[in-house]
Amino acid sequence: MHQPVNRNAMLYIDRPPERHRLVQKLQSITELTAEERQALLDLPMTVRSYTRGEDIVRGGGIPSECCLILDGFACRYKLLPDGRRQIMAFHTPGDLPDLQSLHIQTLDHSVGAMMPTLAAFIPHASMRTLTARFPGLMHAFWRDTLIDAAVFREWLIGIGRRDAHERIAHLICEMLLRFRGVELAPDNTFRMPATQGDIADALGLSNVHVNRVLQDLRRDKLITWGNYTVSVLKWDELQKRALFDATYLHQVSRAAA
Amino acid sequence: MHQPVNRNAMLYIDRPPERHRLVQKLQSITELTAEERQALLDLPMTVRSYTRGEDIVRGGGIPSECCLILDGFACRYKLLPDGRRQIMAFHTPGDLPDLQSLHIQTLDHSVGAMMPTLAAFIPHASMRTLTARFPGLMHAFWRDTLIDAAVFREWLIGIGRRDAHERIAHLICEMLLRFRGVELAPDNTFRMPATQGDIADALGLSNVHVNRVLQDLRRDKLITWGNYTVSVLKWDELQKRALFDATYLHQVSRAAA
DNA sequence: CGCACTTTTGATCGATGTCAAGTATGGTGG
DNA sequence: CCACCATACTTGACATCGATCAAAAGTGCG
Repeated sequence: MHQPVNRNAMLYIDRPPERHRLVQKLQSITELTAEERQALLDLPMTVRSYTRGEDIVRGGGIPSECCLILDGFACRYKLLPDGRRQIMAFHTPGDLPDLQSLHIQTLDHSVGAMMPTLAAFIPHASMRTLTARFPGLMHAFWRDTLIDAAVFREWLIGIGRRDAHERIAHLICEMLLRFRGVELAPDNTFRMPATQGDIADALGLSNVHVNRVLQDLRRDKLITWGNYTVSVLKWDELQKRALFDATYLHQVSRAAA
Repeated sequence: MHQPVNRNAMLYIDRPPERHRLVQKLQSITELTAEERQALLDLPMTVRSYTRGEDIVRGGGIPSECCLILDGFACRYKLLPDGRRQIMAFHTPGDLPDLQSLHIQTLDHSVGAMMPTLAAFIPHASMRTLTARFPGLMHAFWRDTLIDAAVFREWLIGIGRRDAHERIAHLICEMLLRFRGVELAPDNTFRMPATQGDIADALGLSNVHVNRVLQDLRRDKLITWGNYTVSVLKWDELQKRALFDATYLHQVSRAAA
């Protein structure tokens, strides 16, 4: 996350197959017409690949493109001057982590890859043309940024008023539902390519404490967590322990447990 | 904050004088044309007044109006089942705390008054007409929600990775700049109608600890805090202690200290 | 004047951080 | 295919920030 922004490894694919994830993601939070779906698939994009620790977008800059996660796993984070790191969001395929750059000049945080990740870049101009032509998509994007904010608020509650066990359980609940939204959580199992240190930086804890809490959750057979793969074994009890209420995700359809 | 939503005390004013605060607020984050300013002033709104502790908007509902703070002071908060409260934002005159309800059905948190507060309600339909007619205003509103999200992220960092002294100093820095944006902080002094318990719920601390930290800041002559009025005496040093960087507020013009 | 709320103070406790060492684990090059 | 290295995970001992509890002292308001 502290190395120079990706240099080589740049390949130009006009229509990467993972592109449909954007459609899928938007459909998980709103309704789309066939034309809108097609317009999304037709967006011009430049694709680059990143490895763990690389910055996909560097904070402080003035971006001229929006970034779309096609495959892999990314996070938004910010560093304090003395190196403390706060991860503010995890991003799964289909997410547009810096959509805000369309309307806010300087990016106030960075986006980093947490595993080998494929990211597409869409020129702001194309986004503006698209939203001008399809008001439905403009609303979809606006809605997406609003849900983004809702997730931040929920994290705020978590870090501010939940204890370590509740926080970690809550994060697992959230990730499970979000992965389900893009059909990446068959069998209540999903890839969670974050180290315990990453989780700690996301939840305002120390890596050591994250480790201990995870051991508790595993001992109680609520989850499995290993090899960057999480399985939720007892969804109801996990939700209860997390004080989890999915309203804030504002998903239009949510597969039942 | 736990009493029934305001019942009586409802007065219908077509053009309350405080209405210009909305223009002022939007101008602090974007440029407006004369027509856009006029259109904002012409918005139909119903005005109600609230006292400390009353809910202006109740979470869980499906609002059909947007709420605008005309005068006073409000906060957005959410309660955990066991009564723990997290305040997620403070709102000053000119703010639209539930603008998101335009695009997200159910409101996932509440808005409460922290002092006698005047709030105006603008029907969603009017907002939609307005934004359809003035794309510039649509962008202004979108931008506002994005800045909202940026502030949440900054709070996230604060609660997650700053210690109590940094958090409190940071909050004071933020409030000062935001009040300046609507010209409510002459002489680096502003009204902060929050009890120490409120501050604690906003920053993820206990009221006792907030008290002790405030005493430190006063002892060091960085601020004055009393009678719900805050004066910043040593802006530079306060910023330093808070590790404060105003970028995230995305204000277009920021009066110098 | 009294009540409700807030601020302040002191004493104690506990969740979580820090430090340090040891143990997997996976990738790389020889 | 193995040895090695870097990274991540695990464990234990100990430190500390901030929570909790309780009570006193202000403050404002009817």
